[in-house]
Amino acid sequence: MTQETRPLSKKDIRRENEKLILEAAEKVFAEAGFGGATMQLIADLAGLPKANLHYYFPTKESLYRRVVQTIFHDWLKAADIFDNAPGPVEGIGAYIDAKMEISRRHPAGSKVWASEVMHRAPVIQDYLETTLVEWTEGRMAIIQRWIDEGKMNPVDPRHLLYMLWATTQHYADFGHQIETLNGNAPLSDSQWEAAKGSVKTIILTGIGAIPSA
Amino acid sequence: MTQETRPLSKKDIRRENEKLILEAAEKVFAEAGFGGATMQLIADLAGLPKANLHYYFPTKESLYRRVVQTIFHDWLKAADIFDNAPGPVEGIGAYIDAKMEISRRHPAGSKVWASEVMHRAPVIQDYLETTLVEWTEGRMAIIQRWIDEGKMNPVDPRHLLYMLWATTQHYADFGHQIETLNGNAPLSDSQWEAAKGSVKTIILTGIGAIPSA
DNA sequence: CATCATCTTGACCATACGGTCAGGTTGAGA
DNA sequence: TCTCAACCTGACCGTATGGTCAAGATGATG
Repeated sequence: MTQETRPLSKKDIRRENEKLILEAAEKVFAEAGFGGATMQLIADLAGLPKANLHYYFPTKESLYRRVVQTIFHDWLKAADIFDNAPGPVEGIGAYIDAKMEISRRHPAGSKVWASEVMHRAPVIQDYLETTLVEWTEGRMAIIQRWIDEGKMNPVDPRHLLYMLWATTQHYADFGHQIETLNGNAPLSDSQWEAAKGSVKTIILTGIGAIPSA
Repeated sequence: MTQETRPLSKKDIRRENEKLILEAAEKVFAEAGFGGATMQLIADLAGLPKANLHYYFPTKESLYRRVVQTIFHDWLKAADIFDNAPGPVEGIGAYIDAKMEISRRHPAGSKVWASEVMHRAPVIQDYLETTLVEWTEGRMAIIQRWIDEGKMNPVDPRHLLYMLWATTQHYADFGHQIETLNGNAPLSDSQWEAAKGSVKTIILTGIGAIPSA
């Protein structure tokens, strides 16, 4: 009945352990914030001795940095959909879907990101000033094009983007509040669908991309 | 040339010092989170010795609790406007204005609140389950009435409220990101007006309270 | 099989932090 | 003026935390 465990190669060990650590770290950083998180807690959750964490990540900050970078990467990737969409209904609709799905599947990541930005982005400020600025300008141009083509109302693209970020991430960052208001229960499948639908309907109607009911 | 300082009464001293401490604490908790904040930092910012903080607030947690309670109170108060409004344009419009103003004037408070909720509301969970639940149901009823009266589209009142919270608080909680995207400059008066206008236009249009442009 | 780089970990260390306390100062009240 | 409660604070303490290290275990390489 014993599980025959084949010895792992060194590469596999490294990959496996880094993954364990990063997953545990994301959760703990999300729950407790950078200051409240302890290496011991992360180690326990990862099922490794604390000293082993410091073998892979020399300092708490270096571990945190890796977590945040990963999240930032996913954050940007979620918007690929935006690019080749013919108009706002498809582009923004799909973007809302994608970001809502991230909020649902990876709430911890969203929280770490929110925390990082709230604390004035001590570790990813350089990314904000370069990558995020470029990214934002690119999407603003797309939205402006849709406006020029008469596919939506002339709203300020910048504030529309902020609204998209705010509304979608809210379901992760304030998930606890939402659960409490849902009778201390997590949203069901259909409730998530309703949430997505509400956000899409109000925003797409709000920018004149679909007719008002 | 010496400034003649009249001796303060004991009551004044207490009031004055508590105020100093609470203001400093709000800032430090907002910047660093509960775990990252230190009593020494708060003391320095308040201009008092650390031991004096412990005279007024026995523990770090008790100080934090007071900060969060104050914020929760303001949070609820912002929605009085909602109540006697004849319809969504006035009610929701004024609510957006009020919450945007809070985000502008008291970003630290908003951040502390966000942090508290993100960390599963360790100190105000009871308030969420009682006061906030009641409050939310009351506003949902008002929105539903407006819907029944044909003053707006039949959107889900719950998700509309979430959207209002998300969009307005975003300007405080993610203020740093917004500043970075604004060329590392805080929003000017006119930019704040533009932000308010965008949020109101999109949401009020989105719920069919005002016609699409 | 021998050698080596990589991985593992219990024990340890220095520091920083929340909190305490004793002794002193100062406004309030009689 | 005297007494007392409220206020103040430098010095101190126990603990928890991030980080180190040296000695051992384990897979890779030839």
